[in-house]
Amino acid sequence: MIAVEQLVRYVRHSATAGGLSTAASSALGRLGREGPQRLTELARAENVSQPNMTQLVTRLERAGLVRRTADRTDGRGVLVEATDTGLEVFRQRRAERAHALQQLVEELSEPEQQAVMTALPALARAVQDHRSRS
Amino acid sequence: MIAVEQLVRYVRHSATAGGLSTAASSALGRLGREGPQRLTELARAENVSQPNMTQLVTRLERAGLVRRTADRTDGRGVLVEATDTGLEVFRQRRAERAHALQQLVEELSEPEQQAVMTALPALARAVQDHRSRS
DNA sequence: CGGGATCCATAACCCGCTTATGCATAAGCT
DNA sequence: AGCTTATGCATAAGCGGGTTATGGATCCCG
Repeated sequence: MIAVEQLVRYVRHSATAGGLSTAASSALGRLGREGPQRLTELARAENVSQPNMTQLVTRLERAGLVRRTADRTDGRGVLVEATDTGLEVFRQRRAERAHALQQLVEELSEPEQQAVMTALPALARAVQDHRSRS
Repeated sequence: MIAVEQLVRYVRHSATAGGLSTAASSALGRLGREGPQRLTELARAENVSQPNMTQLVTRLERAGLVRRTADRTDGRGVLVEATDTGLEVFRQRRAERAHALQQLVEELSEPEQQAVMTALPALARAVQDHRSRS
């Protein structure tokens, strides 16, 4: 199980390198897939606290990847929206990440590769289920 | 590949919960397996900067999990050693972590479980190789 | 209209990580 | 011995990710 620790740190590290952290990338990806969202909604979806999301959005905004707009229907609300640059950067980052992971996987034997292809999505699904239940 | 992001964040989160971060747990584990080590050596082994390791050790020391001792053979050196408490906490943490992962895995189908058992160690090995080559 | 609920921002804090410095000891060369 | 260089560690400053506690707006509803 020590293996997991190393894996996590490796992925995190290689993710940070590209200029977009895992948290930022994840949030940006969601905005890309699902369109503009309320800040609180985003925080809940990404499973982080609201203040944390406020900070993350502030950083992303400073970097020009995201935009805050007022919610016409609710004076309190803030809609967060990915900019074109943001989406572009996200796509690029995702490609880089996929490439890094592919390089890693290529060093494995054929059956091991097969196992990874099965295991990762399965684990991701389990995480998803686990979270929605708690 | 978005799956990986979620997985990483999930593991990191559940790891932090137990009071021992991944970095701390990893370092403590190494000290347990390999005995007292030089601070710089530890930093290299854990693949982080020396100042980072200094800080990490300071925190672990404050928590009573680790001890700094002078290196008799080198006046500059500092040996870092896990305390009994440290080892105990580490073992406990590892058990908890294993349990959490097991719970996750139990929700998968039999072949998926098999795939995870193959994939994780393989990936960890690939990370190891990758790192030692660069 | 008034009071509770909701949305967001701010403040203050910890951990993980970095680079840039500085200080002390070690080692090597003359 | 003495001077220089290399090594080992600590400190400082700064960023990102994360938290709880708090406060100000706005909404909604009785």
